[in-house]
Amino acid sequence: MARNALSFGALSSLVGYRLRRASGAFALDFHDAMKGTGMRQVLVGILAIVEANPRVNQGAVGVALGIKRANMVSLINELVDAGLVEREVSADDRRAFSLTLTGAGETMRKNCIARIQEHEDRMLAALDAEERATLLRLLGRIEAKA
Amino acid sequence: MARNALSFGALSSLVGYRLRRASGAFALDFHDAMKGTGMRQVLVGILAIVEANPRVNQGAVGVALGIKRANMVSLINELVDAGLVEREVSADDRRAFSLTLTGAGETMRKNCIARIQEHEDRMLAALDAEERATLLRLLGRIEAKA
DNA sequence: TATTGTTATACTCTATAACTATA
DNA sequence: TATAGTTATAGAGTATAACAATA
Repeated sequence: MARNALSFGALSSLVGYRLRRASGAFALDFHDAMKGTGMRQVLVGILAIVEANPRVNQGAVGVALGIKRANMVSLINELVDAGLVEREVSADDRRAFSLTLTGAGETMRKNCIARIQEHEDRMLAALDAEERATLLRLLGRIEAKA
Repeated sequence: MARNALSFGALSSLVGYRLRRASGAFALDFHDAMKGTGMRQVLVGILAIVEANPRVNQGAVGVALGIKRANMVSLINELVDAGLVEREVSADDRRAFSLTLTGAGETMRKNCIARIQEHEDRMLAALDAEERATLLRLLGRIEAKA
């Protein structure tokens, strides 16, 4: 009956398992942090990429974030319908769309990033600045592998 | 057109984002590593917990792994149907089930853990032993928060 | 021919609410 | 009345295949 804490067996020494749990915990708190904005992790990711790369192609954003082309469509539709992103036919390639943040999009992005900073501080409260930097660096090296 | 690598903007310094990507990369390679076994991350997690806690209650496994009761049902059904887990009415509480690995379940668990060790070595190739330990420790402290 | 975006679709994971049988 | 497990269902997230317009 779970009166005592259970042993995690082989799981406790697996980085992949801890990664999964930590990522899940972050996702949950992220969801709370976005309450009222209508934004989700993926959408904020897109806003961040578009802000940092004005006139970026829709497909390129998907590649950068690991989102399949087919799934980008409705995501971009959401952002355009919300007035956060402007979608124009690309000058060089009439098949493609170039994306840029609107004023409202940039306001939303800044608002979300501020909320996310608080969220990260909350989640990483047990880690000092050096440990956070180490974690970021180690995670970055994993991602580079994939 | 993504000719050049894009800037990740505010994303690059967010632990949550890196966590999400790293966790996704692990999940993908994990999936490959399990090819042919019929196992998934959650199922191996359950096998590990049940092995480490014989006669453990179904609900307790869910709590430990962060799986909702409603979602445990079909997962345990899968494992019972595959002959990997034995489900008995608990002696102390006839509402509850106690779970134990079968011989086949223990064989499967060992097989999976061996594959997972290779998978972790693959994913963490860029990190030495000390860095892996650091990563595990830092991730553990995040999880404790949630 | 190949590529960009699109549509349709399907499968997994996760979440909630209402039910049953025991306690 | 509370709890363990169950059922049904709904929402994200992610995957593939086939299509139109353009390169």
